[in-house]
Amino acid sequence: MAQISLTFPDGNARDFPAGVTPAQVAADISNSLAKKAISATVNGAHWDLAWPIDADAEIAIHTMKDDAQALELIRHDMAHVMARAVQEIWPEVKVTIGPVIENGWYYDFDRQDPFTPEDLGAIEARMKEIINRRDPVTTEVWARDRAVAFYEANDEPYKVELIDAIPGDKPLRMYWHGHWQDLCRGPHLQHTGQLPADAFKLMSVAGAYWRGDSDRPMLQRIYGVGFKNRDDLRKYLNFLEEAEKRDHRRLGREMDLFHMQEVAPGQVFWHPNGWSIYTTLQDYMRRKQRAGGYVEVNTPQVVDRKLWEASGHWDKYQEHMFIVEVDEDHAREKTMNALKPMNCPCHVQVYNQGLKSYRDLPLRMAEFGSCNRYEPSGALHGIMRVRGFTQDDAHIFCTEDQIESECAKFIDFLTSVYKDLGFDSFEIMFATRPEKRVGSEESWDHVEKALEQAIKATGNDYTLDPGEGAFYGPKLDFKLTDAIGREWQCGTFQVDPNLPERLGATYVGEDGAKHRPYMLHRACLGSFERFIGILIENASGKLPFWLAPRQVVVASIVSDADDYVNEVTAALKAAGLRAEADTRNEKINYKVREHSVGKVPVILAIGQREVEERTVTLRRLGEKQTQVRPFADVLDDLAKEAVPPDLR
RNA sequence: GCCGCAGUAGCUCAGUGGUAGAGCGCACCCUUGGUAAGGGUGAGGUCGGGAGUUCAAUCCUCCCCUGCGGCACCA
Repeated sequence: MAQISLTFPDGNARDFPAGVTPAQVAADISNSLAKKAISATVNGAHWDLAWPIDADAEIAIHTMKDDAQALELIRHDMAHVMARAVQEIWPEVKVTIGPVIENGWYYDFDRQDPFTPEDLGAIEARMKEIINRRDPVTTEVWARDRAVAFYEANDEPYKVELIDAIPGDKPLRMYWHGHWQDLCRGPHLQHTGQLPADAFKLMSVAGAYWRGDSDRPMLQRIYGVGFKNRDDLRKYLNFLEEAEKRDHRRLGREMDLFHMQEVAPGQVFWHPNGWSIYTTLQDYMRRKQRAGGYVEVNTPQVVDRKLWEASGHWDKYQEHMFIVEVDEDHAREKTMNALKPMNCPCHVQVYNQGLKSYRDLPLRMAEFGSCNRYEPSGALHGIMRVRGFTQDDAHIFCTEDQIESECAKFIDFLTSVYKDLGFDSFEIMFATRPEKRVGSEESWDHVEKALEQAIKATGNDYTLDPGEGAFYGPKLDFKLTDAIGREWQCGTFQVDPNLPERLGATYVGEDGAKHRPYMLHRACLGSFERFIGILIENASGKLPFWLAPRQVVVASIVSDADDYVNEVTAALKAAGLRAEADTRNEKINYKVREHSVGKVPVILAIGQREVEERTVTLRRLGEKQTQVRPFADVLDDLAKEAVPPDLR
């Protein structure tokens, strides 16, 4: 029999007969490893212990200690166990697919009636039973015809469709535990008993389209989370609780920031506290942009459909636009308009006024542009996904040669903004030419290269996102990570030669001839509404001092201190701080609690002693300790602390 | 938009085929209290909207609206 050579992670190599399985290799090394082994990596591929190896290879045997592989196998097999449990309880249910996702898995079923929360309990109980049966897992490679015949006989149409979609040269793996089987590429654990019966939980039921296509049937999806042990599961459930506590909708109410109501779905009613955050952030961005060489403009909300037709948006996005028809008797002209869903066509109109010279480029035109989009009802989510929002939008008109330096400049700009706002790192996604696109290959080559060079010039890494660019040009998306590890795509940078073309933007070059500028769409925050939601959740409501809507509350302990409280408050306000006096007839305990819940960063408590000594007792949010200090000093410190980061 | 769930006082929620209740909040009174809820009294509800069944609907049925969890979407 032919021998093959297997190289282990420590560099040692040994010979085995061709067709040896990782299980046999493990057994050859030690009994205990054979027992503990769960899978292997063979030449970089995650490999089932039972799959034969036919040629020289690098091999690593995994145990439950290898998190990545262990979790992959656990979640994967959990999905199968769940599907088996469902079919054991309801044999008529049809199975479809069930992939591993972050923290767990889901499985989509075709079933007449949706699953209820009570059903989840029954399924969980059955899953535990199945795990305890310790059924061995086996995989078999079947011929395509046999598999199709099998699934047709079992009335599993979705599986037949899946097989049809698998390329002809790929082996079809049939996966069995006990009498239950599923089509699956593997790898798998050796038996279901290797699954931790106390470290998973079925979380929710939801509808999901078959193959993610809204024209196809709606299936019933069950989500589960699974870990190696009970502790990890508990940690994850705690994380979810923590995320819920940070929910901006809840904090928005508790901190009295904004509300939303039925008369304006998807739009924000900003309260004084929330609007304070908004304007503080906007003032900051305005200063940054001025310093960054942008000019600021403002353009109309209601714009004739002719412009949207010219820009191409009418064709593509009409469904998502708020249409405003002026068709009343009193109107002189009957027109059809749309609320602007974006600012770029209007910016081109500003650009097009007067003749532009190459000397005017790059022209960086910014607008805090209020936009309205008729988002599908199901997409709305607090202030994160709304129908009326304001972008920190800008368009840079430039020549092809300027793209690279403008891109690098923007990345630096964005880095500085994110840092000021408390996000130290972000990820760059580089989306390149999609299949359906306009423009010449040479132009794509050049522009993509310019973006890549620009990223490198700023010393950042990027993740390639092939084929995900806009039809008119490549783009960069910037994702920041929040305090509990969630990612948010906020910034964007898109190269667009198309819109200037459609809307007839030109500049006069050195040669005296007219040329077409490029347009770079860019944003840092995305929308103020969404970004403020992110800020709130990132900080758990405890916003940095300069952004906090109420920075200081001055609270009296006894009513004899009221005059001094008012005096202190007035002095704080005069120094530009957002301060409030609280002289209500309540105990200091009560006031401290209320303003702590309201996330006020600093409480100055004033009783008889402070009045006499011209001091204040300072208490910072989240700290139990207080400090008694002369008010003049405190005023000085707080005024410094309130300076926005760009002015320090 | 699709699937499921929900909508009762400002907020969080209980409740019943015979037109409603708690806690917090709010108002007033007592209390002047030293760092996360002092006490008392009181006001406050077209039970999301519309239609139907019924002697009678907040409750049952249907339609709509809005929200929530997903899916799809996100220029």
